[in-house]
Amino acid sequence: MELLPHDDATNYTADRVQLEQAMLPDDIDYAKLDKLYWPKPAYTKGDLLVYMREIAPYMLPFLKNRALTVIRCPEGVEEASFFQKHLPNYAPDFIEHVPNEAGTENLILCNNLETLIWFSNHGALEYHVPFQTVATSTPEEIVFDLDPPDRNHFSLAVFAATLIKQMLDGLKLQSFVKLSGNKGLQIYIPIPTGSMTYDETAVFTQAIAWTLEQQYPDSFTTERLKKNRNNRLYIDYVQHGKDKTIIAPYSPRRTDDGTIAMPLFWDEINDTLHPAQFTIKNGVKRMQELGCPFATYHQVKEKQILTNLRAFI
DNA sequence: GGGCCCG
DNA sequence: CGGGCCCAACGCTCC
DNA sequence: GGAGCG
Repeated sequence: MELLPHDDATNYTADRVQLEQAMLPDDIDYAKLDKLYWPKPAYTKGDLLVYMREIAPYMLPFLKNRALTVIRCPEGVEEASFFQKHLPNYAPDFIEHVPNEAGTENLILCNNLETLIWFSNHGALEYHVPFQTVATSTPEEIVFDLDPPDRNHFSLAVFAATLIKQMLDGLKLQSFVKLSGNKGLQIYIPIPTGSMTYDETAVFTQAIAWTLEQQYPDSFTTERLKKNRNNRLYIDYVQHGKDKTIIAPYSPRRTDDGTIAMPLFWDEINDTLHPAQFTIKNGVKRMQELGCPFATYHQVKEKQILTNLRAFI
C-alpha cells in the first residue's frame, strides 16, 4: 500500500495533511492510520507515527547501540500487548542487530530513523533499553527510579528528586531528570563509558536510597514487598543492574492518556508539575519552545567527574 | 501486525 | 483457507 | 522450591 492513498479529494482532512508533511520513510508500508491506539483521548496510529517522526532526532541518541525491547499493542492500549526483544525473521535489512549471548537469537538495535518508524508502524508503543550498550558490560549511567504508589502520591517523587538533586550537587555530579510517563520520576547521572561497574553503581544507589529512607521513613522505602510499602515512595535500587531496562527518554507509554517519558529541566521539578502533563500530542511543541533538556547529556557524560562519588562510597 | 501451525 | 497462538525471561527475596 | 517483584 502506498503511503497515503487519496483516490478522492475529500480524503484531505487536517490530520491527513499533517501525515503527508510528516516526511515518513518511504520504504515502509503504512496502513490503518486512523486506528485508535489511545481511545480515551482519541489518538490514532497516525498520531503515533507523526510524534515518533518528529521526536526521532532527540530520541535516537538514547537508543543507539543498546539492545531494544519494545512493548507492542497493535490493537491499541486497551487490548492485548506483548514484549519483543528478538529480531523477527521478517524484519527488513535496515534494522541493525547483534547475536545474544547464547547465539540463539538476534537482539534489536534501533540505530536509525527507519527502524524506529518501522516498529511504530507495527504497534510498538514503548521503547525500553538497558543501562549499557552492546559494546560493553558496564553501565553508561546511574539511574534513580522514583516510583510513588500512584499518581496521587506524585508529590513524593518531587520531594525525593529534590533531595537527591541536593546530594548530587554536593558531590559535584551533573544530573538529568525526566517524567517516567506513568507515575514517577527518573534521575540520570551519565558517566564515562567503562568508568564504573554495576557493583560500584549499586553501592552508590543503595547508599543514597538508604539515606533518604533513614531521613524520611514515613515517606520513602526500599522495601521490596508491596504490602510493606504503605503508600511510601519506593526507591528501586535493585532495578539498576545488568540486563535490567528502563523506558527510554521520549518513549510513549502504554497508558490511557498517551503520556510520554518526558525529559525536564530541574527548575520544573516542583509542586505544579503533573505526572501526566506531556503526551504524544503536546510533547513536540514543548520541545520546540523550550529545547531538549537532555541536549548536553552526552557531553556531560564524557566530562563527568567521579572523584567525590568514589569518596562517598 | 504478521508469521506459523494445525485442522 | 481460517482461527489461534506466539511474540521476554532473569535474578533476587520472601515464605 | 515457588510466587511476587522489578
